[in-house]
Amino acid sequence: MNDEFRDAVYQIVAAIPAGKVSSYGAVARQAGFPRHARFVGRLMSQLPTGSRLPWHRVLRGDGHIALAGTPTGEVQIQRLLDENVPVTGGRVAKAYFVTWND
DNA sequence: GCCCTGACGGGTA
DNA sequence: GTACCCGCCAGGG
Repeated sequence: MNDEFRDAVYQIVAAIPAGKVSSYGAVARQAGFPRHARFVGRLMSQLPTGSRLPWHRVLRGDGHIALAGTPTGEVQIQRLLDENVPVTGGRVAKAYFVTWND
């Protein structure tokens, strides 16, 4: 895959404001590569632990935490709660999703 | 090039 | 709400 896509995804994710969340599919779409949600997930999984990217603001399309049940997922939830994003039952309300101005 | 895998997503029962 | 199923596309063995 192009480095362009990777770079685009990083920018989109970095553009998600604190207190808001988005989905892998939405990020891929915004990056100009629809149906590459899985690839976005792959990029996240390959991100170094100390990355400055707010990857924790990226969830599944239905608002469910992708890695719920795993250590990384717990960290993600904790970070979201820290940003005043309610995580109930391992999921976030659709109302907290960023509203992209297409 | 084939086959399996996956931090996905939408549809159906 | 839960459980399945199927389409999607790139990576890695």
